[in-house]
Amino acid sequence: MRVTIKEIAKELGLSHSTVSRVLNDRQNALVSDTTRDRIVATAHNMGYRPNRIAQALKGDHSGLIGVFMPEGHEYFFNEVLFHLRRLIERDEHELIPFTCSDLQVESSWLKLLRWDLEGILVFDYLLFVDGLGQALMHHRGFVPPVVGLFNSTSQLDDFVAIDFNTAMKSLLNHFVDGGYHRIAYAAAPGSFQPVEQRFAIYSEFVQRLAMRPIHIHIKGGTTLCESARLSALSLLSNMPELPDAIFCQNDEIALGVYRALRERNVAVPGEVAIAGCDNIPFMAYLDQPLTTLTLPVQEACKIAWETLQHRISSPDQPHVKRLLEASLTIRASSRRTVSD
Amino acid sequence: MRVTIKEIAKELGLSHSTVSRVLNDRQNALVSDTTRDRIVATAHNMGYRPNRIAQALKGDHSGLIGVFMPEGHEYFFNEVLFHLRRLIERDEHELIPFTCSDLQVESSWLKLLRWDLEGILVFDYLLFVDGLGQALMHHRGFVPPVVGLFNSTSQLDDFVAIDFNTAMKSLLNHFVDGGYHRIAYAAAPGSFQPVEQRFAIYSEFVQRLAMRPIHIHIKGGTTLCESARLSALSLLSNMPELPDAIFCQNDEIALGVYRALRERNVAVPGEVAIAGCDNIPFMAYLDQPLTTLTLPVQEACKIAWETLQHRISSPDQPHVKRLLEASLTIRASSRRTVSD
DNA sequence: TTGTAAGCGTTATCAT
DNA sequence: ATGATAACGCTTACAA
Repeated sequence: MRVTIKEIAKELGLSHSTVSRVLNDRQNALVSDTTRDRIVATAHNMGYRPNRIAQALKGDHSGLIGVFMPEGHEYFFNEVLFHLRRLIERDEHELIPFTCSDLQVESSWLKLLRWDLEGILVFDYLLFVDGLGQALMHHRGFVPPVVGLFNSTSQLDDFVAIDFNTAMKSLLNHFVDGGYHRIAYAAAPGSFQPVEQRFAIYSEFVQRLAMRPIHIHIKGGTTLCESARLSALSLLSNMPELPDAIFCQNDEIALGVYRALRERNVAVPGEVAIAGCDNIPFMAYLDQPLTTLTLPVQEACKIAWETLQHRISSPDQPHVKRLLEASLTIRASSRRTVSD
Repeated sequence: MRVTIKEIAKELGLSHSTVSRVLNDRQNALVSDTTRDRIVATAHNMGYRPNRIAQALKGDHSGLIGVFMPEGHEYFFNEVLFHLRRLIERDEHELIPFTCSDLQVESSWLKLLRWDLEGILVFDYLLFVDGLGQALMHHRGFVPPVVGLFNSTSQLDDFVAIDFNTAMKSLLNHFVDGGYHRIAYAAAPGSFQPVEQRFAIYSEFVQRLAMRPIHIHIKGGTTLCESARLSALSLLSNMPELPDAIFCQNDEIALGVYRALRERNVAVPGEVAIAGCDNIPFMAYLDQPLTTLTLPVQEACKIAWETLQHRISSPDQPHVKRLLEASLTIRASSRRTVSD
């Protein structure tokens, strides 16, 4: 069925350990050039391919890195996955993604732990909302090194996350400078909490300037965009006085809100300014390109992987809790001066 | 380090095969209730988790399904991956995605073949462009069952693909009915070939109506959107007479083209109508929501997985070459009557 | 009802 | 320079 080193050995009247030695090509392999050539040739002829599973089982170094992430097709996750994969494969490891729905975080986590992973990268910003994260890490039995990604309040020992402080304040000031004073915060219901940095900054800012906080809860709908659109439409129907600027917790929400406003002929940014977060590529292509907070995704991935590698090779180093700054990307959707 | 059945066995003074029997819970497992309970309890206490790698190595049934797909973060792929994963996990298998860049298809394919996969699903529509596909399948050594996805000219024995015939003709007629007569086809350079069904239909249609074919080659740029935008901008500068309708081979291209037109104050659909393909969710949220060809993605995934399962369990069944019809989703970007 | 032993495909440590 | 053997963790006949 599958060509193994044993078959190659039998074919040549050698032992399978000799074959293994040659094929792994350790430079100190003491094999005569003739046998080496014979082995390489027959391996090629027979279509030999080393069995990754057996290699991983064998031992100390499976070469497998798990990535634990929310299921769903939001663009951001896949962008991150893309970068992580490049980095990890460059270093001769393999990335295996494991997804989990909101409802089955624990069973998905256990599924992941069944693999012989050398290390795990976790998108924990969704997982910690309900305190599940701690539980995850405290399972009995061995858990390989874990590095968190994109949760600045992570309870993991090691994480790389984003500091929105500067960018978020810049954005709010940018709104105010543009003459916007009824600034709303749009997000999924679970996000209106002090642990959510962007929300905390917003709350404090609004309070300091004696503005009234406006919370837009995004819920219902099939996709996040559609949720946002529907929530915004209902807002437009029911709210006596509209906000004149809306910060949306991510670009998908911003897109839905944008669409709702356009459907009701509300000018963007003329009547209402919009900003999103994540800077997913599509958003620059709208009629009014979207102002957004840009995350140093690539750098975050790089540091997370480096951190994980260190933790794997030397488990007792001090914890790494790294924050990278987001930056403000201003586009037309929030510029007062741009004609609509 | 890692808790194994042997340790559980030692702990209880049993043999590891008894432990295995209990933990696998074969219904015909003949074990006394007392030992069973003891084993289950200690397994839980010790934090035992079966080793997926060892299970897969053991034998006949690894439970692993590979998905071979182009790297990059285009939305469509991840939507497909999402559906496939749901289906495959529902049937107690695990999906492992393998990505490949355009330049390293072969080495990526070999990497995939090193895993003990029970079956493989291949996005082959990119791979066959340069005839590499055949080569891939003709490697020496064992290759598990393979089912192709989304390439109607696949050279694989089994595939599930999309028939654009009806939808594409409807779209072209829709353009003509709207009074558009200079219809362009925008795609990556490799796609202007007769094997590309949509292009073939376009070519024939244009010829039949004695219209002049207009080919817009999308190239350069970092992302597909940006390529499209730049290509369209250069077109706008250089072409004496613009097309009045543009079919784009996918929605990302359509978005870039849309943006370019808006930047140059070309009215959509007033002066130029646009349509895309794939119906990725974001496109319904533009100022002028995008007309597009909608693929029955979910159904295609379902049938592909069923086909693969059949092929795995009974390798000698007749080939399955299944075509599913795309449909036309008309939105504002191509409606003549909509005010701009 | 439970234990023994072989085997999956590797790699690595010993002998020879 | 090469071969025999054990080990990774598991499943599964077969033996007791």
